[in-house]
Amino acid sequence: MLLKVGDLAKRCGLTVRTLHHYDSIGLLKPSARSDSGYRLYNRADISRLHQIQALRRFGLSLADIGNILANPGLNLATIVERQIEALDQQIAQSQALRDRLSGLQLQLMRGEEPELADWLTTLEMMTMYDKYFSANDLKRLPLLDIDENSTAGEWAALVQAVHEAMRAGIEPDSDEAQALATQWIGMLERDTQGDPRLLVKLNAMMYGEPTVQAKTGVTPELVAYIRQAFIETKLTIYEKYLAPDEFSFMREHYGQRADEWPPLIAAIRQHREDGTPPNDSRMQQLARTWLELFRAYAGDNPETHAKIRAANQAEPYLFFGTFIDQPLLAYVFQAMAELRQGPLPGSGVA
Amino acid sequence: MLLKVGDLAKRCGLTVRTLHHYDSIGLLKPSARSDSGYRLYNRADISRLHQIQALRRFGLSLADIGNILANPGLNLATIVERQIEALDQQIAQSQALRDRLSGLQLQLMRGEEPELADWLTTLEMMTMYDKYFSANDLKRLPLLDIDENSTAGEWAALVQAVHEAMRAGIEPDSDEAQALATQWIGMLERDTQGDPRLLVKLNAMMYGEPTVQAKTGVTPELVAYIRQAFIETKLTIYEKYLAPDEFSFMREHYGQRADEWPPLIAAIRQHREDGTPPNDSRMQQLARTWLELFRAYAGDNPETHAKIRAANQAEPYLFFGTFIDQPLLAYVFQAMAELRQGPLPGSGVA
DNA sequence: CTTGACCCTGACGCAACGTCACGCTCTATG
DNA sequence: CATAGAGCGTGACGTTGCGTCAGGGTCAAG
Repeated sequence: MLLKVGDLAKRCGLTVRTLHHYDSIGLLKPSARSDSGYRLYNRADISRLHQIQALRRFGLSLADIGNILANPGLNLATIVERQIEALDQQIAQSQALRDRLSGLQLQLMRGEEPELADWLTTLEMMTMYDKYFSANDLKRLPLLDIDENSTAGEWAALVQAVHEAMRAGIEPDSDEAQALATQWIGMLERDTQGDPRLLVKLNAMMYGEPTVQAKTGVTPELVAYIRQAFIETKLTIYEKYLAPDEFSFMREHYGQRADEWPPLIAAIRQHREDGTPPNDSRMQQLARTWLELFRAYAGDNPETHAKIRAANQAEPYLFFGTFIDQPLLAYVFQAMAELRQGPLPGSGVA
Repeated sequence: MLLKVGDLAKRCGLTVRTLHHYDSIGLLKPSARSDSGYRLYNRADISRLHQIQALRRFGLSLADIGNILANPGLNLATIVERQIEALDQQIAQSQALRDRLSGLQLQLMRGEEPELADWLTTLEMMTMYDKYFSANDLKRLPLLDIDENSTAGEWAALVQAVHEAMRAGIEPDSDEAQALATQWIGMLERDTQGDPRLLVKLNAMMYGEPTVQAKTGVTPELVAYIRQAFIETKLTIYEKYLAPDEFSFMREHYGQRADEWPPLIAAIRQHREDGTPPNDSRMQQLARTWLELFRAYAGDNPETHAKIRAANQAEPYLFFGTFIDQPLLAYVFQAMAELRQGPLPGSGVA
């Protein structure tokens, strides 16, 4: 009972081409050929083909099947187990993708189907955010909300306003600029839920992605402008507490190392949440950095430090936008207290 | 701000080759080239690449992405919906496969890890069964159980015994052969749960798959032998109720159209379950077929019919292995009663 | 001037076949 | 017996999304 390719194909529900393929890769070679070169399959061949089909149904590759049939010493249980693992992983992946998509779909249904171009921009931003933020972070960031007249809309309007102020030549130390800066910082603290780590990531993204700068309009110049204006709001307060020479030193240096503060505060917050003890060497190092940054704008005079401490205690606004809260401050002070065992002078913050 | 491929690749977490590929298929062509032929990407290019990455994350093919970016008139909601559908289907498939595999794994763990060769045979049989039986059928068929000393083992032993009887030249009308046949039919009725449809499918498989015949040892000759022996068990009984000439006619014709009964009974059972009314034209046709098959072995004499009816009522064994139960019989009688309005004679069965 | 890091194009490889194209073989029919 | 049509054979290219050489220019630093 010898079958030709077509017959075998029909019987097994395959195509002739498939059998040709199996032949060419050596998976199933017909045990005989007719005089005219026709492939002839006998019962053993058919049986092997059935086995191949059985294994295929388990999602095995032809190569794997070849190996299995080649050395019957292999353990089927292991094979099956591996297949299941692979499948599980694949299913999980697809499921995750599906979730993302239906999340998007939800947003699509809520909105009024804006232009595809807008959507692409949004998608682009979303992937960008994905690069910088964890899934956890993203849940807490309301910046990505599609809804126009919500957070995203607020920011767009504010960015717009700042740009206009800059174009109009309004100085950063003007009241108007300071008001914008205060609003900016307030929204920033609100939308990051006061978490300095999110702030750091946001800064990194803004710094690292010119595309984001272009899309949002938040250029480095704009950031510099806001920062300068915000610094002015603080300096105005400190001026009342310091002697003229002290204040002129501070004005000179206050903003200079300003971008080093957020990463520092973020790191400290992380340690606090992780339960790192204040006398841990890493925390000690961070405390030293803190003091260094402090003295960079406060100078080395303990008397000046005392005045600054007084200001900080009298004026709660001075902590506004610093992402520093009382628990964090207390934690840092503990670390500094440990430090003080050493040769370093006291903290100037409070 | 123009980037070279390597720079862009790094910034976007892709490989240079990927960008080359996108270029070659026209998905992302750098807007400029340096004098030496280096690809130079500007902000617009980078933005487009970001969009591409965003869409890729949704599992779209590069071709699809090209289309979407080409005509912004397309509806994103539709795209997303289609993607979700495709994903759902894929997940369902993988899940089904996973279920099959873990079912197999269960069996593997229960058994004592037999030879791979045995496993391949079993797998082969399983796929074969899959071709003929629905998932629902398979749940009801215990024949596939791997466990050696269960159903499958019983059958193997019985097949073995029948083969030996045949080799030993034992006649089908001998007591020994009849005993084997009775056991055979009993197991058949048990393992198909008395469902004639399963019996029909089983017959089709045995008839259509020489491979199954080879693996199980259930050859057409063996089936014929069993059938003949089983017929003898019935004839022995009928003999007591019939005149010699009636009986010799019956002996002549009783088995001749025996294989037409199971499909008929299966069809009737299906109709009964579907709620087809007995006077439905299809049921009428089946009733006519029934009568035709009956008269094929009973002859046309109403007196003989009456004797057969008497025998059927007196000897319950005559229904053994027929896959006919009382509800089915009653249903057929209803159909025949409708028929009798016409020119045909009455049923002979009861 | 050389060296190493980048860049270019071109081409093959993978997985599992689908889909021609061209030519030979077999079988049934006129 | 000739012929038509179905079936068979062997290439060979296409698909998807790149990875991986190979062979050869370009550029900035030492």
